[in-house]
Amino acid sequence: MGREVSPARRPTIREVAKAAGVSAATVSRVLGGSSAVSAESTRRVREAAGLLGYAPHVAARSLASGRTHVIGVLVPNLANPYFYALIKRVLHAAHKDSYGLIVADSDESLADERTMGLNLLRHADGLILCAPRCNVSTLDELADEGKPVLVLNRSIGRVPLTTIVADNVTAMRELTRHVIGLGHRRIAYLQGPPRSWQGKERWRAVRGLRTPHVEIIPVPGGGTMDDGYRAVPELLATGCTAVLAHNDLTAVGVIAGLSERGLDVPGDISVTGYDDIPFARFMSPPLTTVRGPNEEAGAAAWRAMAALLDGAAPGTRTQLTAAPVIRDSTAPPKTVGRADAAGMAESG
Amino acid sequence: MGREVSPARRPTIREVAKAAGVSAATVSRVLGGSSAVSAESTRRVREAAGLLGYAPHVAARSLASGRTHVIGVLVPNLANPYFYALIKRVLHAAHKDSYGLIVADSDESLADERTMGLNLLRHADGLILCAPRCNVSTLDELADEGKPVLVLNRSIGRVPLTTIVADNVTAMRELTRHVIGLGHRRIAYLQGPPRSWQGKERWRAVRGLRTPHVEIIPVPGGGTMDDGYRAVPELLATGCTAVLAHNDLTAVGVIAGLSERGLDVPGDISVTGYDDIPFARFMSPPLTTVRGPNEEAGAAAWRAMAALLDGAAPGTRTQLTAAPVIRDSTAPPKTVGRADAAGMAESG
DNA sequence: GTGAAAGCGCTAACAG
DNA sequence: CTGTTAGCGCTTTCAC
Repeated sequence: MGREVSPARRPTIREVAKAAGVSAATVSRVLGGSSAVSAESTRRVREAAGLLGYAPHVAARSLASGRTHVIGVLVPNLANPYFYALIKRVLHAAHKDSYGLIVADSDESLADERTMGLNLLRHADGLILCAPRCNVSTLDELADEGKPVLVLNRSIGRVPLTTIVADNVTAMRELTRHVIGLGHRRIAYLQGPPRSWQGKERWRAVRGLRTPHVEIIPVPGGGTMDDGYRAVPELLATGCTAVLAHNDLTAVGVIAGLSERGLDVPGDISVTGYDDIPFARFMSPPLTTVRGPNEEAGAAAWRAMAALLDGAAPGTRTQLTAAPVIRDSTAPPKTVGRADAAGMAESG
Repeated sequence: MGREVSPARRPTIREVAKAAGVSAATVSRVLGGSSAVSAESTRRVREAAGLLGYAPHVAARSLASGRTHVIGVLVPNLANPYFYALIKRVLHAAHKDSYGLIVADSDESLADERTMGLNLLRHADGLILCAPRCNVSTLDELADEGKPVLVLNRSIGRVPLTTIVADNVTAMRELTRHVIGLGHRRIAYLQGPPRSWQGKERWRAVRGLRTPHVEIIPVPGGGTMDDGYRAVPELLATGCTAVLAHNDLTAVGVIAGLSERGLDVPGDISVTGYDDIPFARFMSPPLTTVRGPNEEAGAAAWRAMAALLDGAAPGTRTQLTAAPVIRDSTAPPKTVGRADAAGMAESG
């Protein structure tokens, strides 16, 4: 009803050409936006294409042109809202430039990261790697495919790879100082996934922060809520009054485990996260965490990819800044005088 | 180091053929797994391909074969962990059958749903629509493209579309009965996104549950945490002692808003969600919700898609069941005697 | 069981 | 500014 009869076969560029009274090449030029075509031809091609409901065959187009107009994005774990937040902007930016994005989830597997990366590269004109866990050799194996590769959220030493990273060391330090400023003297640090570069960075930041009379105890963790939840006994065993979790997800797990044991956050123990996932501000207590420049990073990533696609030299490094967001999951420890703690909290 | 020099150009099937001493057609047959090829030829082709690091050119392959070996998946909102959970299984199943999945997020926009669906269909051999918001005419416009289209989590009346849905009406009723059983007599129902079919279904389930002395008041809501948070004043205005939120995300928002006002959940007000996102069991209080058969639905979806791809007739309808998960966000209302409430809660 | 040949639908020189 | 001519790399009849 009112709907056109669907053609058994989709119209080809040649049919459009015939209908418009021009050659296939001209149709291609009009639709591809390339070189100059007379206004009249353009109009007729547009009209004919519209009438026939023509849409270019993507496979044919990429076979002929050598470009797919698609970019691959690989993330370690889409279940983490953080990664979604990170790529959301890229998605929109790419769409605006009429590029498609295909996103894949390596599920924290090193092997899959390689395989999926390689595979994405076969479908796409370029690849954006979010916080890749793989080692450098895999990274340049990917780069050696001859297509633009861009790394988000991890900086690479020697390889001339384009990278975009937030300065997490500074942010993590500020967060730690906030906790120390509240008066905590015995702090547990719940580590991230074993292979996470971000995890190493954050731990480096915390560890480097030598402060008299403050002890920071590392505890093996992971990247998921479950990892945080399971780490609670060990965390408690440290006798800490605050725990710095690798990210928001693990912080959530920690808080859940603590609550289950009747411990109050931040009354009994303070907990911090990292990432500021949407959930962080809605949980109870709202989570003290670090907000990264996700939007800017996404925008920068697309800009860099567009440049690379345009033939720009790789190796650009963009550095952005992140900052703590203090909410209600952190407070002075029970044993410390309020006045003192409050005073220290305000400083810095 | 130890890494092979990357070839400027990727090897073609003809080069593999030459190296193996066979024709391109034979290579194609071996790699495509089709028809019978002698063991010897097979071995030599495999070897040559391995040596040259050959990988088929996907665009050329789909141009020639007419198939892309890719399936499109469209979800209304990837920021909702529920959708990720729903498609995760599909992702794995597809991968196992060496199909690629490209997932797109329509961001709750009807227009984008159409455009993106159409676009996915141009890149893929089939399309899986998760809880599409679009109207039926768009749905069959998509189906009319001549490729398999499958709808997850929404059942369609007249169109002979393959669908897979969970019986949410029953689950929602059970959840509501649980709340009523606890003794609540004035219950607010926080509605879902305007165009959500699931939302309509759930509300239908609740509304149809006529119970003497129980009043259920609908309040406009949405699908995000923010939507839930913003609805709190209106929810409170109803004077309810329990709120049934459209989904977990909105429930989280409601609980956050309630806490901010010093109200305790479930002490002052009980709150339920829907979906059982991973977060639900880790929040405080752990959320009473409904767990859908996500895994089964995902598996069924892939099975159905594989059948469709194989030429099976569309129109299959698969129905699965969902069930409430009672946690700690629901309790008897303050004004009701505990014994009575407990008694009712156990019944049904 | 295997090869030769003919395109799939499009883009990109190259002439005009 | 526009048409003609070649393929892009692969699959797929069709003979042998």
